[in-house]
Amino acid sequence: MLKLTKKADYGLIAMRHLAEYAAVGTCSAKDLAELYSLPQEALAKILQRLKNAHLLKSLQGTNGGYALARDARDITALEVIRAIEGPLFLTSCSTTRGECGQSVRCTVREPLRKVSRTIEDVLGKLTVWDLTENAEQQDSASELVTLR
Amino acid sequence: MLKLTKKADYGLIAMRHLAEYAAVGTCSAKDLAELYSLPQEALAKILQRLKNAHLLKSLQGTNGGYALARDARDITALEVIRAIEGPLFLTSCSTTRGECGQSVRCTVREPLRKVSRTIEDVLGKLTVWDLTENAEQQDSASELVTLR
DNA sequence: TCGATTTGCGACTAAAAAGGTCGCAGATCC
DNA sequence: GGATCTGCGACCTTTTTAGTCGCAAATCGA
Repeated sequence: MLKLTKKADYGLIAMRHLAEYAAVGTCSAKDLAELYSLPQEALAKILQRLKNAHLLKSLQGTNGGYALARDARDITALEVIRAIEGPLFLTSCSTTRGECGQSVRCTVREPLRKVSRTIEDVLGKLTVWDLTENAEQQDSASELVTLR
Repeated sequence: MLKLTKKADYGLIAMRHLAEYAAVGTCSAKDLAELYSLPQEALAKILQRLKNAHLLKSLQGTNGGYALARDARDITALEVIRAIEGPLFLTSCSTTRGECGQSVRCTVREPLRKVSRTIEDVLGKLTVWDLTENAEQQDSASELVTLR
């Protein structure tokens, strides 16, 4: 029901943490899982997806772990969510190829596409840095968004 | 993954149809199901929820059916979706009572609430009438939305 | 008044998605 | 060499979504 999955939540929490402690160095999946009481194996898989999407870089071996691949202000929530959940559509009839497998005449898909685009705009403007404590005071996320 | 359910899709399709043919009179669940090749029983349940949410009015008996309870320009997509899917949250950890059942420290819920509110704003400004063909030419949905 | 039609509910089943676990190979550091 | 980690893939469980069935009650029309 128009919700992010827990995986996406976990991913965002992890990204936020890595952004906040970027200076410290890498952080292992185990550490992150313990810090936020998340299931370790599940989190590990998410971190790997983020790594494959080039949002994180990894270091194997003892004291290894993950770190942001780029500056936190340069990674958007949309990128994180897409890396974990795949492309997002508002209408459930939409498939990857833009077809409407659902009903022959899905009359609402087009009008809702504008809404979908707005959501992407908003998520695309929200950076991982905006999620950190530093950003919370400043209302950096309050920008005008045009619904095209 | 940030998708509307099929039920919501069905509901919006039905509402759109009823808006377009409001002058004709009521329309039965069976008619709607046949028109758009939707499962009749499933659609019937959705229409009943919309009726209980006072978005539709119903007429029993032969030639009975459903019709919009108010003007199409006065019913928003948000109302329709909420009637069918219940309240919507962006983060999956959010519950009805605003608690975070998920992890003790869900650090991203707050920042994402702004995004959630924006989505509600957009959906709250999109009316059922905007979904109809009449509205499609005019770019009535292109308004400025502020992310508070 | 009878029968066809249609809403109004609830219980139930099936399918799909999400969430989570386990095991093991390969890197790396100490 | 052993302790840590990442890196994958297979697998299972739970939850959500979708869809079906059955029957009662209301209404209309012939």
